[in-house]
Amino acid sequence: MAEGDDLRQMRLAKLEKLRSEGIDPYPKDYHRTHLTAQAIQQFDELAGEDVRIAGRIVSMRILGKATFAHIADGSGRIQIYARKDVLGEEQYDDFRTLDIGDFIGVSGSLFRTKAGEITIETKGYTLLAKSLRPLPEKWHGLVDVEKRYRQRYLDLIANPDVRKIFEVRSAVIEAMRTFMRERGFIEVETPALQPLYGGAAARPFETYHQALDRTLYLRIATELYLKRLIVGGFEKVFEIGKNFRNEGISIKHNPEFTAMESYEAYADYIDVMEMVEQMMAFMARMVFGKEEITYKGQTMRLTPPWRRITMRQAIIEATGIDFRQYPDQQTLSAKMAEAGMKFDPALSRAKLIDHMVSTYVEPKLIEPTFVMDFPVEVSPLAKRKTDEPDLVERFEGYIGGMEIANAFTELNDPIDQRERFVKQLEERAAGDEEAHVMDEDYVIALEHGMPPTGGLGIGIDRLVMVFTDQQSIREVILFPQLRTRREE
RNA sequence: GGGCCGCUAGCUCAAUCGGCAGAGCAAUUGACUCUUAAUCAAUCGGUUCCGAGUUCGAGUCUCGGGCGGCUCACCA
Repeated sequence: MAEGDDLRQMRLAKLEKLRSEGIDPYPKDYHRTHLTAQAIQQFDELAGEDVRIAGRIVSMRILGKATFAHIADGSGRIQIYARKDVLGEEQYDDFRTLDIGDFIGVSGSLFRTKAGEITIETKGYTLLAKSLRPLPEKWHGLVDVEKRYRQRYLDLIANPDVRKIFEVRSAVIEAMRTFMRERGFIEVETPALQPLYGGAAARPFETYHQALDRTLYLRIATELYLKRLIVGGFEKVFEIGKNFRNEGISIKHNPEFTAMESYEAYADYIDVMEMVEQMMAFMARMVFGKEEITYKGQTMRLTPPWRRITMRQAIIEATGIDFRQYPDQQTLSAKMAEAGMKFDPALSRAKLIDHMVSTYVEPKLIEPTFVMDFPVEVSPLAKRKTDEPDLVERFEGYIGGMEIANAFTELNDPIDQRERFVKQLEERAAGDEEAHVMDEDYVIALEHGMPPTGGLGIGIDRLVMVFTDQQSIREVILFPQLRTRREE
């Protein structure tokens, strides 16, 4: 039998003993008067007064007839001090049988120890929940990455920094909501289960609805539904929610991820750009109190205006290649090969350009930067530039080399939109599994008329990575997707 | 999916060239009424991820499998 089981057996025995003594090891509630952090903060007013706190025993030092322990709650931790001559022999002996990991409620008065630590002199305590399994080790905490993700609760108990990441994540999302609401956007919810998926280039998860006897897809984006709302007369909408993409898992990809998408009537991508830089600065201010963040050791100011560069110019700067001089796939791929670049020669011209951006441009975009004007082929939902119809009015926003925003002037010409879908279908037939499918229902919506609209998508997980200085998306998702262990 | 690396006590980690599988913390017992990585003494705790193989002998070498990390491809 493993040690863990031994320990569990011993604690189960303690549990039974408590029950036999008429003590409920899992009582219903306990009314506390203070959080541990409040008790410490308000020590000057509370010294000598009785307080009631509750939390988990995280350390214990038994010195014969006196015992010190630390109790942790959501706000922090506080030391408690229990003495035999205060509690009485019976209660004190019971106290000594408590285990690290147990939840207790403690009442007593606040004082300061010789070492200067604010402490509760325990006058009474109540067991609130018995623990049966040991907590991670106190010195090194929990470092086994797999265990940290699979049993995130242990990670949160053992590693305060991890807890902090998720507090920041919550604050970032709240700041984003506040920003959007203050700008007059209303928050909406659109279907996650969709009869047709669209709004991004990705493979979907498929599922099946029994009663309707039909295949449904988990959404890969909220885009097409949100734009139907613009058709319907809402002029500023946004949605924060999960998207699902049936693709590989990596340091930057989780199969389900959170995105914020917004659409604003009578705005174009330049307006959206202005909004994004305002939003980022606002969020940093709300979360950190300044318009600055540190990522990978570099401190960056998010204060508007951000650097703006066209994709064409960015590629010229990074590689010396001006794709406009190579108007077809053959000439461009020949030039790229000549420059010694490695790439899949079967890629279309647009995807070659995309390849150069992600390989040579993105890693250099440390300072907040907008890359503008993308090839029309990789942007089937964006409006063409009037003077350069092979490009669209689209930008991506980068911080620290990480793409955090994607936006464009929305294509509201239903004729052009239908043609773009047809083009996507051709690419799909040619083997591109991520090309869009035809969404007739969406085109019909556009045919009823959609005002000029600026749209935006922000990957919240990646944004939180930048805001919390994390290199892996798994560190900002509480329960990242992992392979399930095969049962023996 | 490909490549590289990892998996040893509940946790964090050792183990020389292939030669008795160890430490700290946790746990158990005892001492101890201001400790805080409490201290002191003693004790318990192992399918070395799983399965084969080579060998007198495998944590260590070989093969297969599982899980994880990084990386490449794809994507946000």
